[in-house]
Amino acid sequence: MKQLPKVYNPKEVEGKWYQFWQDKGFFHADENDDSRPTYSIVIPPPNVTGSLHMGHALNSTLQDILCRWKRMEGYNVLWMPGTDHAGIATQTVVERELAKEGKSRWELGREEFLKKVWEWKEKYGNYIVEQLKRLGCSCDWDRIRFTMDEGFSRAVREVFVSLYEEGLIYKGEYIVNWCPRCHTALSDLEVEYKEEQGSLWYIKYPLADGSGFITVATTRPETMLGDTAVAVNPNDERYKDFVGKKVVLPIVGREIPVIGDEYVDPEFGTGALKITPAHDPYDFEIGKKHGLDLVCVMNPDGTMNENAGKFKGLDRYEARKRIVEELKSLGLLEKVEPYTHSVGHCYRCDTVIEPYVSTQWFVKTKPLAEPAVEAVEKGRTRIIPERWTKVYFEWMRNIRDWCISRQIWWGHRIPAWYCQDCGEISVSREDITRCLKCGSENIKQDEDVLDTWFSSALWPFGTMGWPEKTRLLEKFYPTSCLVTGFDILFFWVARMMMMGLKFMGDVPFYDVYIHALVRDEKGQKMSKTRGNVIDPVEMMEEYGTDALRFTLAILAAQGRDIRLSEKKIEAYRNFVNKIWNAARFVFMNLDGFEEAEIEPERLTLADRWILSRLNRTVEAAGKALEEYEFDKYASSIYNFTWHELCDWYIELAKEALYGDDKERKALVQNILVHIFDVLMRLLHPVMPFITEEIWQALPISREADSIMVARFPKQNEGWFDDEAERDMGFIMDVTAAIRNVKADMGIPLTKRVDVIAEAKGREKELIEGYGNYIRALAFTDSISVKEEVERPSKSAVRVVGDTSIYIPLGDVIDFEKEKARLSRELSKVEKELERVNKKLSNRNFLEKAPPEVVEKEKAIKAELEEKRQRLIEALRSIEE
RNA sequence: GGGCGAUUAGCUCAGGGGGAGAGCGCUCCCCUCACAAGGGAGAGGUCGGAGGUUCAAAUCCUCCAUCGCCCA
Repeated sequence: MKQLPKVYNPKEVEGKWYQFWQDKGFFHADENDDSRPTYSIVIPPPNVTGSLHMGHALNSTLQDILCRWKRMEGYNVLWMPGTDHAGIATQTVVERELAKEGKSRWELGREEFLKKVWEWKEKYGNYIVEQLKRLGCSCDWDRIRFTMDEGFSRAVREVFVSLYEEGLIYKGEYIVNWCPRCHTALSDLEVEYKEEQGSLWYIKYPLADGSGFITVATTRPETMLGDTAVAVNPNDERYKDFVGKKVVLPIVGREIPVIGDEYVDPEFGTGALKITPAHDPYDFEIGKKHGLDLVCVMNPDGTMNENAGKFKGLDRYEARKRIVEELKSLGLLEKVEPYTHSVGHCYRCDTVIEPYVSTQWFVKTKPLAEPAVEAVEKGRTRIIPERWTKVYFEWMRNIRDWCISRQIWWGHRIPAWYCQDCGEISVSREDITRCLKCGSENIKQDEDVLDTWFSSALWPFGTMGWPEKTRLLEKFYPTSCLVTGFDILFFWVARMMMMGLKFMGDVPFYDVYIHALVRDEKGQKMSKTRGNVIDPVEMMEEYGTDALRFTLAILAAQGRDIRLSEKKIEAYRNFVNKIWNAARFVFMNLDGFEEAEIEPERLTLADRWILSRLNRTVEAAGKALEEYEFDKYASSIYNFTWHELCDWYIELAKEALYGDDKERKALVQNILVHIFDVLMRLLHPVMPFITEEIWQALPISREADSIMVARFPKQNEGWFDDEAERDMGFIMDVTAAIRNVKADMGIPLTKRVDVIAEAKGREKELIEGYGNYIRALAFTDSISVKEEVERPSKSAVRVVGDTSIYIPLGDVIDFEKEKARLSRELSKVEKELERVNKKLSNRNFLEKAPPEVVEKEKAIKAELEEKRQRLIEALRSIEE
């Protein structure tokens, strides 16, 4: 019989089996196999710049659990892997590299720069893929995709052009979120608002006719240089007469009108608002409405431009300082108040966003959002946990047009060409050299690239070969499930919904499982700057991959963030070790093993009990997986393995395994092997490595070469055994009571003691019938059972159910301790009785509560009274 | 300002109308022939507060408090 080494060595085992699975092609989905139902997941493509962090580890573990589980259930599983080109993020990384050599992308030029980025991608882009393999992910690596690969780019083109042709993509001059550092426009989603302590400056604008001032309040005095109006609420009594007059813009000297607009909140500041259409989104709207000029005073890098006059070239914050100083010296600064407001920051580099007027490309989202809302309303796509549907609806119903052009180089270049001769914009699926209208060769392609999320939105079908009508699409689209974090619900999930419905005519996925964020043990987000990052690769190195995966799974309760600490991983590493040692025990006791059917009629109580418990575990674990309750799936297996199999059954099995009864021994061997067979299968989705290692060593006939393609366990109704569970429960309670006496009296557990039990009926039969269990588990000597016993002197007493357990201890007994123990128990019982009696004496309860509940309370009462009686007797005999 | 979530043992969290649970930590005992990364036994909670519904509330409803998140 193959024996297992004393210590489980994850490193050896993991590499070996992952290689085996890959060599056997088990990860590969077969698009030509029509014999099995399909199951598909597309991975949320990690950024090529990335290295595996705990969020990826969680996300990927959950997906792998689902995929491995479904594969074992007989599905044709496709887990589509890939990476995202991550425009801004990747470009930033490469620019930083260049900066180390003292170069900028502008010096290199577009083409050279892109070459560098591709080089970088080839060199480092696979890093995270290797880490996913290390984590055991069973992705179909033969099909790995990249959002900038050729086929995918074709999909992006196709989508862009058809949306343009339909009028759902348009170009226009609008105010957008601009990151002065990244030097690009951003979508509304890519701006993170943070509360910041700022100031509210009150500035006096003199009326042109010299009749006084209007005071405006602003948080951004530097933009005053671009003011083209002052607005007041037309219903505001204070300012009614000012509407139509002109004010002179301080410092600049330009005359601008005072306009009336309902939008102005009379309560805010002074009730008069400076209007800077080029630098504030609301002002932009007002400006459009009133036909105001746009005066842009800044450069794309956040410095002031020529319109700022003498402030030209200054950084926006320096300009702010200078302008405030100047206003002060002019006597036009009325006052400054501290003011907390929320300020937009770039989600990539945290620079303060500048609202900026520029010409950009947009997607008209309303027509796309409607079907996406409907699909969820009708349950075509289900979001789990359910509460996220509300968030999804909220956003989708208030969706705004999506700015998709980015002024960077790394990404899908916008397929639009401008004719220098006739001014036509040609948008084309193929690269063109001539204007589509006038045929001129004097054309230039748009410099901008698309938002990375524009391409990610196509991920579920773009990866499967769209726009070709592929076999893969036909079989695996819509995908079965998407597993992702709530942080990209809008960025990604919502947009995939829109694009999937638009271009595939169906939802991209049936289920969306939204998992938690992984935080540190104090509940803080993990970040490099905080220095609280737990590196998954380090953890795999230290504790093994299975331990890390199991930890993440058991902590993945729906609707709550995960607080991870190394200690928790260590604790579940111990569980992995426990499994290993339990398996070792089995292998050490398999001499002469012959595989045989387990015949129900030959089973003992313990056998029936453990098989029933195993079945309940199979049932609970399976049900949990169906409902994406990964924590319950993991914990049900944990509890069974540790606290039923190891704590009780294996201990009891020793009698048979070490004994002379060959038939009994053979049966127990078969039960243990069976349990391990089932348990390893059950555990495999979350602990792929150790389960394969143990399962392969089991001396059983198998239906598959690998546990990963073996059948997932189903509960067998025939093995459920309520009676066995009840009876075994009683034996376990008796055992615990005896152990408790020993612990209380300072007697080593293994020191044998005699037991005299006063019991009747079923309990008497059980003690008589299963004294051997008690002997083995509680280290007793003789056990005698009678209906009535004379209490032996100098003995401890415990009451279990209706049974009194006496343990004669001679002089070892500590009567004080014994008394204290019994009194404590008595008062507990009395408290309980009080509660039950109160209930049972309540007429309303007797009349209105369901009869079975009343019966149950009555039974509890009877039991408690019996126990109380026995405790009182025990106490009395001590006092004698 | 609108919305969502959380509040249960020292810590981390399950539970979700009818006898308060787990893991970790803590205390005591034990290197017993699978496992000290282990075994045995314990201590520890008026389930955030106040109302309400109900025969019955940790659980359902309302309000409040504190913390967190999303959106404006």
